[in-house]
Amino acid sequence: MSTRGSEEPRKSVVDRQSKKSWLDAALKALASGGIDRVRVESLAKNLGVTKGSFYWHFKDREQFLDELLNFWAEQSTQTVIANPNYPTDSKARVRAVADDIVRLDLGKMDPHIRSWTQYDKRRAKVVAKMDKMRFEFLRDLFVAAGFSTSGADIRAQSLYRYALGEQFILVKESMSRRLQRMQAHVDLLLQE
Amino acid sequence: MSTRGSEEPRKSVVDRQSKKSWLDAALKALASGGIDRVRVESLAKNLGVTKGSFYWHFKDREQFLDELLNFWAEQSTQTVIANPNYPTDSKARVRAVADDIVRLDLGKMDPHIRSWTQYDKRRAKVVAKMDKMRFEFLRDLFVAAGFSTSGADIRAQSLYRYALGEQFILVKESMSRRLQRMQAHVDLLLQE
DNA sequence: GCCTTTCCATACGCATACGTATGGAAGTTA
DNA sequence: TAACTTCCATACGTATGCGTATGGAAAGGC
Repeated sequence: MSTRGSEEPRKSVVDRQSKKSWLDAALKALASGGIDRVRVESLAKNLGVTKGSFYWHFKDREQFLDELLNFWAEQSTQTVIANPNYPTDSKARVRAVADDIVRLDLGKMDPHIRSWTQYDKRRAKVVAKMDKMRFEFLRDLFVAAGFSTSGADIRAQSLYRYALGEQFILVKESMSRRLQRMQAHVDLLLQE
Repeated sequence: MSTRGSEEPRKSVVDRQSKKSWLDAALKALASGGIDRVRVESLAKNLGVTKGSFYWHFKDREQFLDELLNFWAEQSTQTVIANPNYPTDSKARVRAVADDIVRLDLGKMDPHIRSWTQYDKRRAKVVAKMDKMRFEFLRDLFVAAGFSTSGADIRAQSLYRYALGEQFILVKESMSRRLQRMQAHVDLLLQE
């Protein structure tokens, strides 16, 4: 057995880079066709290396997929929430966030993730945690916009489901139409 | 080559039954873990037969998956739309349909379907057609409820996305809570 | 009673993919 | 420079899964 040590902090920069490159490639493969396209030898081919590298960095495919899920969760969290300079006006903030959700194609691989993890209880927990974080972020926006706890709750749930559904609908539409529709939906949510 | 004849109408009832049994098994497999669980030999094992049966009924896996997608589309269409005895009051109809969407777990395998077909243009068209049909069904409900064309449009889009998102959120919740939340959402949509 | 059609089993070849064993290159440390 | 660590290539065994070739059972037509 090699001393992989996926737990203790690694010192080699090359190692961290290489591990991340595997995960990056896996995310791309996942986005391009679901979890069954995330194959060790296929990724190796894309990266221009062999399986030897993979099995040095990771124990096996299962553990790799675990790391992949966490990797996705981290990236998603950062992109969604850690976004700066939104408007200060609370209602304008809601609109700006809604706009970003559509424009940045956030969660464009959510269907793949969810199709994959739906019947895997352990992994579903990771996604559920993501759902919770995203929702709470949206809910706080509506609270800041002056809605009651329950009012903000339902509006955030509605917006989040809208955002999710937006990614899954396969009817082709222009970005401007999608943005326009999202804003119309936010109009509905913001009226009181 | 055998005279399969998947085009001309078959006379044998056994054949139709057997074909349907393969598709039924495939739908179950699809729901239980995505398209990559729909495997010829795996399905054969579940059905208690061998691949010999499969390759008599179907040309190959690709054609089978095409039939599977159409099979899913037909079933979904019937369950969603061909539902009788809804209330006559137009707003009550909206509520009843929204209730059914949550309660019947319609589209519980939508994530699998969409993860599968997202980057397959030909198959995506089938799903897009489904989206269109479902949407128009909902839109007509809002039109009947007295909303303008554009008002009904945005509300139907909102409700459909909500319904889609509802299936994909992995946060565990009771059915009563989900129903309650859906009704709250419909409240938002129906006010004007 | 034969012949054809329908339907499926068996057996095979082949490709893909996982995981392991082993060697070796390049750098690091002593 | 010798030993050691890091990282990856090569080669192998095994499992799974697709598709085909072929045989055969069961049932109905003639």
